[in-house]
Amino acid sequence: MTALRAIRHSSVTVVIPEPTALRTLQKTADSHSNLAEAVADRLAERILNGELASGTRLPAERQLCVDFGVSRIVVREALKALAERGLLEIRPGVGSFVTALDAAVASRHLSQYIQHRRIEPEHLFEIRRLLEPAMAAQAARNATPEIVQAMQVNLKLTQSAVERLEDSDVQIEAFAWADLDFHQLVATATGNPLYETVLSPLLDNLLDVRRRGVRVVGSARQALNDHRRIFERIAAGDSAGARRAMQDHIDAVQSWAEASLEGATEASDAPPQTSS
Amino acid sequence: MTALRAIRHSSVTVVIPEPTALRTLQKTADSHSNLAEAVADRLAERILNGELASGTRLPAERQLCVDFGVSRIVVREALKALAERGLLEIRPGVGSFVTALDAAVASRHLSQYIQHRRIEPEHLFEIRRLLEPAMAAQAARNATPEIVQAMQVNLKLTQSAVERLEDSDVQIEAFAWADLDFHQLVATATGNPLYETVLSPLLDNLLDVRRRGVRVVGSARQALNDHRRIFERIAAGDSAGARRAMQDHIDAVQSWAEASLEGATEASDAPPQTSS
DNA sequence: GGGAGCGTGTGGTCATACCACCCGCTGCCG
DNA sequence: CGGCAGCGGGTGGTATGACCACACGCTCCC
Repeated sequence: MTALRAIRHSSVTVVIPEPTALRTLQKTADSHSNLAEAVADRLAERILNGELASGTRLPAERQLCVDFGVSRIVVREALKALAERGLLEIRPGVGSFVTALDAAVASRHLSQYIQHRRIEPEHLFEIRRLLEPAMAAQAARNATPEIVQAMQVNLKLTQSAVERLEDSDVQIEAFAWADLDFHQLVATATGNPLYETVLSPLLDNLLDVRRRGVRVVGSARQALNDHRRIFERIAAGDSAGARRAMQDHIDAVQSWAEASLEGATEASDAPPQTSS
Repeated sequence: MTALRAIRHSSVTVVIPEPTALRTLQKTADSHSNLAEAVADRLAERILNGELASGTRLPAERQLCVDFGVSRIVVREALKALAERGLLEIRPGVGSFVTALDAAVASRHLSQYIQHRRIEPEHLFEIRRLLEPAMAAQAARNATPEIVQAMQVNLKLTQSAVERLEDSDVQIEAFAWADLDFHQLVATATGNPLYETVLSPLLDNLLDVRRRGVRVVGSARQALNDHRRIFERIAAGDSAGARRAMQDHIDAVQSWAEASLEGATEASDAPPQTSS
């Protein structure tokens, strides 16, 4: 019964002071129709304004119940909603932890939406052709040493994946991810975080394309070379050169993608099945 | 197969045949750790592949329980998750209804993310200047009569809002929305659905800017004129002209935005908190 | 000293009950 | 005869209390 047992633990834990007045507040100030949403918003606010830093562990569900003065159902739905938003991660048997917001998670829904709409590859490349060369050009102007280093690391990873492509499908996967990562890094290098944000949902829909491209056309090595050329121009601060290099790369990728699609014209009944 | 009990009811309702084997399936085929997610995925799949059309009403929660062979908790969490994804709308006391996927809802999380990151207006306009003129140019090439008509309607709405701006804040709101809608329509007019998708989360973060712009700088009438000019070029199929018109418009908007920001230097209540 | 085992805490699930609300039906009343 | 008040069943929203499976730390035995 000594509930006040000191909360040891290495991981950061927090106290959520709450005078149980939530149920009352809802009627007065809050505009939400249901409690769960209200609780979720309360927590979201504290997470977003930094009060609950990333990595922090939330109180247990049963504790949050008494903190907010609501039932566990409500708390669970609130946590679930926040997890869905990418604000926290729920680890069964352990607890709920605040996660760092990142563009990839935030754009998950949008990615799914794009995927569902079954965008024509042509449309995808059209917008990439508009965005990415411009991004590369700006990256050449603004890239920081840290980003340059990150890109070097990425190129090394890509290379090792390319060299062992025949070993297993795992390497194909590694290559596809590293490939997309490179483009994401270029976006980051621009210094304008919105580029990252905008590009992310688009790239998410390219994983399949890359996988097929590698398998059917064997374009991995060529892609690595393209990336290297882009990287060099960016690292050298050659804006125009970076733009051109990226343009050429995207043209090449598109032609590979088209080739790989032609090579796989059958299997239209159930090709995807990309459950992870 | 006896579960095929016909469901009456006037409103569109569906039967969810399910041999209660979900709990078993989870152990075998499904990779999900929790039932709610499994149920959500089952439903999401049926919604996304069109089996459950938009507007359809799902069986009651208590019915879904027996359909899936799980408790109401699980069903509720699944529905809640789907609602969060924008796949359905839960109306208390009535039921859950499948909603049409739309880019705006799908990009909600991304919009929130952008908002939280407190993007510099400069960054926002940088990417708009890259995207929107190109979009306008393509819209001039691809606009369908329907879109042209929709844009005309939009311009009328904008005009009526502009003429009554002094009447109330409601009109300011109406103008701001119509303004953003116009830009969205240009994206739609390109014929490439990805433009809409990409632009949507960006525009969401412009509402405040527009509101301030109208109040502080009184730029509404000028914006309307700009929009008219852009519309004319698009309707005339003048690609280069549309691009130029949009370019000018965005330049103007940016200068208004900067002016309105200078005029409102109060903003000391919420310190930046920009993590990078 | 190290590994097996136990105990406690956590999220995951269940069953049941009650509430507030929406809506269609019914029947009273004008 | 027509309109509207009232009732009742259905629906989602919430509360409770009870288990379960699992993770983790601690202890105890080898």
